[in-house]
Amino acid sequence: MESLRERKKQRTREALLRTALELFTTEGYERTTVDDIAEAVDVSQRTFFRYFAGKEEAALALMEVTVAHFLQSVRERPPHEAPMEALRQAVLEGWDTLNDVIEAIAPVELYLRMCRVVESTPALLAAHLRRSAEVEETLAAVLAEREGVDLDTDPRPRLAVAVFGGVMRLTERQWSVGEDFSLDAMRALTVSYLEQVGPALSESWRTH
Amino acid sequence: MESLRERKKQRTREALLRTALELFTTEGYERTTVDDIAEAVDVSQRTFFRYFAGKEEAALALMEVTVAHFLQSVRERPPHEAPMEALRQAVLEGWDTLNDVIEAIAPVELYLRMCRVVESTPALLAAHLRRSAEVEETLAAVLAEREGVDLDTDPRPRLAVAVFGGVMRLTERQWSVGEDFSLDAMRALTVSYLEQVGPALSESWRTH
DNA sequence: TGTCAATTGTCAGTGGCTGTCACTAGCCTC
DNA sequence: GAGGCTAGTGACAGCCACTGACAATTGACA
Repeated sequence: MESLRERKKQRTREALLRTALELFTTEGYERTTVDDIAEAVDVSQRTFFRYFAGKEEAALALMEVTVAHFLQSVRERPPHEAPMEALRQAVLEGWDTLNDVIEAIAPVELYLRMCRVVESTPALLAAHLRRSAEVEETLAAVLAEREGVDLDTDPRPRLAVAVFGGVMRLTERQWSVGEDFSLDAMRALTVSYLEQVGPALSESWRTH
Repeated sequence: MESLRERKKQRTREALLRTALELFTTEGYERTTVDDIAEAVDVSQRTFFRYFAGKEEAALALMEVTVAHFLQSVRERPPHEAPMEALRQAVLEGWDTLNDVIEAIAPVELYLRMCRVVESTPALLAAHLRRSAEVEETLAAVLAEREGVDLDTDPRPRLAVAVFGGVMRLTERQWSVGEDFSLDAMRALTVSYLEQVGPALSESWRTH
């Protein structure tokens, strides 16, 4: 059983996050000041920074949840799957179960809108890409362990993850600029792109 | 022939850039304030911001030159080369001729040191990755044109570039954390990684 | 030389973020 | 249930990146 203190803290954090996301998606990230958020929640600006390391962290909080969810999916993949297949299955399975995970925090619709904001806000996109790079490193370690190879001497884990990450980021981006913001559309794009990686690297694209 | 004004402006910009890079590499990016740079060059802080959109822009100025150099190399590749081969040749050729391009602005050694700073400074790394994403978009357009395919309907250009970009960023990173900071080492890594992409994506890595 | 325009300095202000310190409110013990 | 302890908070001061506005300076050019 949680203490009153814990619950209060939790409520403050949720209020801050929800308000922040709401403002970011309606007013825009840059046009929303931390003071705006704090004022709307009726706490001091200082308190905001006690819950979030910065404005960015609040904006990317939902992405962080999906990342954790995806990483978990990868770790749970049966060890007999080949590396790329495990990653592929993990994302696909991830999209299936993501709905519930997100909904526990905020409406999925808010998540989708926030994705677009991230993609269209330079500062947020930069932070997101940096975070993605960190995730790739983690992922490489997971693959290395799965396959029993040494991360320091064998470049294949990092290579596979770099390729995979590149394709996934392209997927994210294309999805966010498209018109269908459903998770289904995301899954369709994922499958389509992953299937086309091989052909795209082939000798020539010209259909002479 | 350039006017006195032009030359003065050029000199101011060079002084600001050189001083900034020097301070970034010796004192660290975050510990160097814009005021420090401006004071060292003996101009007002405001003037710094008239030459650079921000602290980051100064820090990434050399990277920007190499990016432009690389893009140029790609555009000059003979049209009969397959997409990935053109990219590959462009980087390799790029490393060969990069020395002269950089040296015209700052000592190559400063460039190398700055690369490490970028890789180890979160804010700079984020900005660098964002810029890389932009470059990939440009590159995709170049490839689409070369191959005569439509960027909007054919995902292959962006896919190829995403994969290539992923591998190149991995190369950059591994090079910057390694101990051999020569351009030769960079080229060797490039070749090695590009060669291993195929195998890394293969079914299994286990040498059962 | 005097006028025009580009470049710069100065100043004031905004916004993200941090350190400090006093205060309040939940918690725990006696 | 009174008192002490401590986590959480607000208030304030301050740093730094960055911007707008305006005045001062300096090269360009008639």
